[in-house]
Amino acid sequence: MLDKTYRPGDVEAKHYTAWEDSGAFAAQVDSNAVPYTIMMPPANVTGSLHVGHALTFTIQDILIRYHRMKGRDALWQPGTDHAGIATQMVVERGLAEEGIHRRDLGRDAFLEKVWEWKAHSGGTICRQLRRLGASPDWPRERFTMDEGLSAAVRKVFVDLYKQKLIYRDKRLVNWDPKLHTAISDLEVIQKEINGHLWHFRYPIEGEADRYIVVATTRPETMLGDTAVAVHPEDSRYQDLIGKNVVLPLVGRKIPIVGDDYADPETGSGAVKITPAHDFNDFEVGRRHGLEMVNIFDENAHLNDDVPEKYRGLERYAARKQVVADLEAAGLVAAIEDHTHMVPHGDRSQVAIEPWLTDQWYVDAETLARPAIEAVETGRTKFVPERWSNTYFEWMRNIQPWCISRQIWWGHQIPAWYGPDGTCFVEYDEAAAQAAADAHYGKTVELTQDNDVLDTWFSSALWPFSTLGWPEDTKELARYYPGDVLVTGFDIIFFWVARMMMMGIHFMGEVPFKTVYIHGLVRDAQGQKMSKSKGNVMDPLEIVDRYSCDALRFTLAALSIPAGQDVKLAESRIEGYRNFTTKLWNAARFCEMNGVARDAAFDPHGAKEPVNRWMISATTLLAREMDQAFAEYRFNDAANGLYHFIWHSFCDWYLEFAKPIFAGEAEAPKAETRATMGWVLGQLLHLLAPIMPFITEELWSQFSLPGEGPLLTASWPELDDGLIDREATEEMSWVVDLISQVRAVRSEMNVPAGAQLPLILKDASPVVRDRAQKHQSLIARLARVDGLTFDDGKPAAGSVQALVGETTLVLPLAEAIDVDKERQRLQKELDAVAKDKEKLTKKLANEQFLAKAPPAVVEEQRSRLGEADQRAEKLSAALSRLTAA
RNA sequence: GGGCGUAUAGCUCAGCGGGAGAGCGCUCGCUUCACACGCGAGAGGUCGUUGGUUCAAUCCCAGCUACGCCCACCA
Repeated sequence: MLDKTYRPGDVEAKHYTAWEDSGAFAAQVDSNAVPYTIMMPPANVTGSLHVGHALTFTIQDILIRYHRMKGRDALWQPGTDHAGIATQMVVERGLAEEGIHRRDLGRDAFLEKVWEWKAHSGGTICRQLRRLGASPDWPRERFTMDEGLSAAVRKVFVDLYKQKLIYRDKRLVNWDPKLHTAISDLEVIQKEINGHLWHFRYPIEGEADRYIVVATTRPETMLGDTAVAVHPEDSRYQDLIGKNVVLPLVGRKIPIVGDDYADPETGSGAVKITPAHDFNDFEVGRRHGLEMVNIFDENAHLNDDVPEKYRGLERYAARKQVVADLEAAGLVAAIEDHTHMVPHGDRSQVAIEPWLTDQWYVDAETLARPAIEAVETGRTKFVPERWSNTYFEWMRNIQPWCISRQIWWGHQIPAWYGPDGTCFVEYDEAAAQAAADAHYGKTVELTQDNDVLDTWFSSALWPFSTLGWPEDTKELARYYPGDVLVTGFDIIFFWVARMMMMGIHFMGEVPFKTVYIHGLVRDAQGQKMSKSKGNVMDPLEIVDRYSCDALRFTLAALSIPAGQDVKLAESRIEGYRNFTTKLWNAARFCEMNGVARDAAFDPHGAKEPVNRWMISATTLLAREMDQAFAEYRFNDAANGLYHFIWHSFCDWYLEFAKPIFAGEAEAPKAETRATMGWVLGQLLHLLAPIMPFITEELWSQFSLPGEGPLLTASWPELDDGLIDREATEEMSWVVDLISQVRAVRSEMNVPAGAQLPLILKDASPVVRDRAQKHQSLIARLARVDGLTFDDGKPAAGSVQALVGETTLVLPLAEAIDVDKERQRLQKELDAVAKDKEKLTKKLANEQFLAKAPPAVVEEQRSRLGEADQRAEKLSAALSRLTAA
């Protein structure tokens, strides 16, 4: 017996445990089934579940559950990412509370702390994922710093190094002065800052009272200037090119060079050049062989290469001092307010400093070439397609990828240095030692590179490292490449592009055939959710309040194929919670009326139109689901199910069944019960990928012995023989009739309980037959007692309406408001007349007749015919009304 | 500076070269024996703007306006 109300909390826990314990989430490596693979984006170990995760994992779980039911060997590979900087920051913060700095512990002891932290607080997200109903192959869970995955990282590094696709270089990097590490271009975010533009006068050497004016947003960097650039053809400065200026405050003589970089239109046309602290200036410096004066230490404090009074100053303090000193010297020409973009570290949120250091780089340009080609040729497709443009744009302009980080938590770079600095890049220390010994001809002491790799380096290998690469495993052969990667657009560059590069390079094939890009989840007003705005919705709270199924269904219903952002409104979730209740009660209705699934029931053999109609509609719904899932149209799938279950199944079919079950109708109860059981069973299957819990619970009540859980059930494959146009047309007519009667009753304020007689005028034999056959259904649903046929003039006080070619006449017991009735009919007539006019005009247009497809012309003709008929009948009804 | 997206009912959004849709909200009526998280009936839109293509445009194309996002080294 089903409880009166659905209790999602108990049900969710019960079924999830049963599913997981049964091992049914597991991929079947040895089966004959065609594999279906989704690589779960490894969540940060530091993370906890937010609604963005809920969206992406729900979509993946829907796809996995659907394909599992379709008979595919589904592998959903779960895992977590070590999230280098993020995790290190979390642990450092914890240590700071105890007054400890990681330096105090030393590298090994610190890393031990991180592993300890990971053991007890890491991976929260995987536990939370279970509350979402996610069904990945948990025993295959991987971590990017597992032994196996670390081995993959070392092999990739060594191979790329030997192929000269990884190299070490000294160049400007984005230096984070707070975290004391280099970061990649992608980890830099631009922030608009209200600052100033300072115009300084630099004295020309040997020419008293002659100056060149340069402007800067960063006065402190002038201490590192090693040139002033002007455009080579700038007429104002022709005589100055080749001369020197005396750098104020420093006294260094620096050249004035001609370089295209200087834009004559901007400012004075002259620009100061600080090659060690600006990416553009670095290039100018290279072109002119300029000196690089590095003026900062790792904290972005001034170092000893600046005049003594500035040494040790923090960069913004130095800025003030430099400006003050230049002002005192009368060298400030102007100060303007100036808004500009300043690069910041995405983790530390401090302004990054271009800084000259040795770092490791991946030759991304070379790796990108085949990855671009793979998308161009369609071996990997983006859905929606437009995201491939974003991918191309970035990949075609890709810069060397800085992969070394000056932190401790991560994969330490497999490079060892000999006493003279010779670098040995090898798979492990023993190999490096052997190489070094051979190189030096004796045993030497090696020191490993201190740096670790960018977290995304290991994530890039995820599609094959998790399957056992570089070992030649069965999994690798079977599940690579994956079918679809599901993710948000925000990590196309960070992750998708890099998986493409690494996958193609090391596996010889793309890592996934489709990339489905969904939107970001925002609040109901479209605002980004953030703690500071206080508009964050916790998915687990939603699950507690509305049920997991309601959340999943909402996310599916909001996932439109165009991949727009998802605005999550609580009212929507509430509505879909109501939907689960509706389904629950429908199932209770079935149970109360002796509806059961019957293994012997063959839907092809159903006789009653009402049953054949529902079987047909269910078949069409199943087709619709297949199409929706194939095209990643989750909203269509959700809306189709919602509308069918609520409106077709509950509003009409269950209502039609009431008189049948009550014995008022001729239709056999047995066939209707069996059909209803069959339909309910199909619906539970179709709904299961999106709403796994309530469907499993209901299935446990309606499944037959030996059928097993819905989780592993087979997806409905319904043949064309079940589609029944005749029954559909017949029942649609009955539905229309009932709707018309209800509308008239409502508009004429007929008391809800009152029974009315119904007369059909001008009914064809077919219509008469239908009306008689379904009399009891009409009686019950439209509250009609007594159906007669009479083509004569309706009695006074009758109300009329149209259903197809037939006029309904409802004699009302009390005197009707004739004016009101006239208005009602006139309104309808006006609408029809308007329609008629449009169609007539169209059909009178020779161009239309000549050029439009015949089918369209025919359709318009038949519509005009119908409109004519309706207009005629309505006019007749109106004149009868006036006459009476 | 480049690129992308969006503009349809009060709100949130689907849709589509030939008859304007959903959910929520709103109005009216219902203790109808599965469900008030419900049932029934309604009201409500010149589909942002201007032009073009077409027999036909809410839909395709171009411009404009507004909003949002991404990328970018301009002093």
